[in-house]
Amino acid sequence: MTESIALRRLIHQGIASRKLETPEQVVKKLGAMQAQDYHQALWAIGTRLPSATVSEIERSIEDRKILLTWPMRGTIHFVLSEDARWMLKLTASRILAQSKRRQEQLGLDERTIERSRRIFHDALQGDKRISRPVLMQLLEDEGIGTANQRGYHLLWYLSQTAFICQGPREGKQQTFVLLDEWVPRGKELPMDEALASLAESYYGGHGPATVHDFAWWAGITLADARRGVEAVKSRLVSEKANGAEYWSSESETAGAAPNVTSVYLLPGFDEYLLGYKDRGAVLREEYAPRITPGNNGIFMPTIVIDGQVVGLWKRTVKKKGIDIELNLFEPLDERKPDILVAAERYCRFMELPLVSITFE
DNA sequence: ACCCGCGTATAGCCGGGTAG
DNA sequence: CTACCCGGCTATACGCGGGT
Repeated sequence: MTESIALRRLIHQGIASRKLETPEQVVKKLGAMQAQDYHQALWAIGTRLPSATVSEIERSIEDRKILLTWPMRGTIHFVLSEDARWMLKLTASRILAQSKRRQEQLGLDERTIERSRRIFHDALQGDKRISRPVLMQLLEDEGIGTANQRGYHLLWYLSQTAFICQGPREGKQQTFVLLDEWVPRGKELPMDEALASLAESYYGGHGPATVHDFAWWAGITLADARRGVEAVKSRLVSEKANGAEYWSSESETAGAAPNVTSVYLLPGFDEYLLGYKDRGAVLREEYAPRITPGNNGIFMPTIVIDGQVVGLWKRTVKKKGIDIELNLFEPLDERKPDILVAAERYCRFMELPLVSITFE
C-alpha cells in the first residue's frame, strides 16, 4: 500500500506526469514549492517538465508568472505571483507570532521595522529591483545594523507581511521588489476560501496525503487544515491506509499510470520529500539519516527509483560542464543506464555537457 | 484522576554558497 | 583554500483542554 502511495505521488507531484508544459503550471499544480536553495529549486520545477531549461524557469520569474517569498512555515517557496498575497496572509500570523522572541533577540522593535519599510519603499518605488547587499547598505547608511541575521530578518519580515518579495536574480545576487508594484492586487480571499483553496492546491499536487501532512506543509494548525479539507472534500477522494486517512484530488486518479518506474534525480528539498510530515512512504527509516545528516534540516539531493529514495547524488558545475557523483544505498547495477539517462536530462536542463559521472 | 491530541517555544545542527 | 554566513528542519519539553 505504501508503495502505491509513493507511485501515485510521483504522478500527482508532476514528476512522472507529462501534462505540465510551463514553469507556472508546475508551481500552480504543487501550490507552492520549497526553494531554500535557488538552483535546486529551479531544477525542482525543471524535473517536472519534459524538456525545460534553466533559462526557461528564470524567464518565468522575469515575466512575473512565479516569484519567491516566504509563505508556508515561513520558509522560502516558489508560488504563483497571483497567489502570493493570500497565501502569505493565511500563513503569516502564526509565523510572525512565533518570531516575536527572535525579533527581541535581534533588537528589532516596531520603530526600526517601520523605518526599514520606509527606506525600502523609497528606494524600490518606481518598479526598481535592488540587490540584497545594496539594500543592506541602505539600512546601514540610516544607522540600522544588518549584521548577525538582522538584515536577513528584516527582509524576511517585510516579505512575510507582503510588502516586498524577491525579484529576478542579477547575476548571483538576489534582488527585491515591492510586491504591490511587481504583481497587481487581485481580490482578497476570506480566510475560509483561502483555506479551501490551499487544501485544493495541496492535494492536487501532493496526494495521497493525510491532513497532518497538509497542516505540516502549510504551517497551519490541524484545526485549520481540517476546515480546509472539509470545504473541498467533495472534490477529493479518500482512502484508508496504515491506519490513517489519505486524500487526493479526483482528477489524477483516473487513467493509466505513466512511467512511474523511471529513475529521477531529484534536487535537495524537493516537495516529493519536503511536502509531507510523514515521509515513510518514499523514504525507508534506515536511509533517513543519510538524506538529512545530523537531522539538521538540510535535505540532500536524492536518487528516486520506482518511487523510493535509494541514494544520493551530487553535481559540480564547472566551466566545461558538469560532474555528477552518485551514491546508491543498494546495488542497482541494472538501473545504471536509466540513471545515466536521468543525469543527461539534468545536464540538458543546465545547458551544459555532462563531463563525468561516477558511482561511489 | 488520567490520558492523549494539540499547539507553542526553544535549542541544536551543518551543507553549500560566497567573499576574501 | 578558508572563514563566515545563510537558512530552516527536527527533537524535545511543556502547557492546555476535552474525553473517559
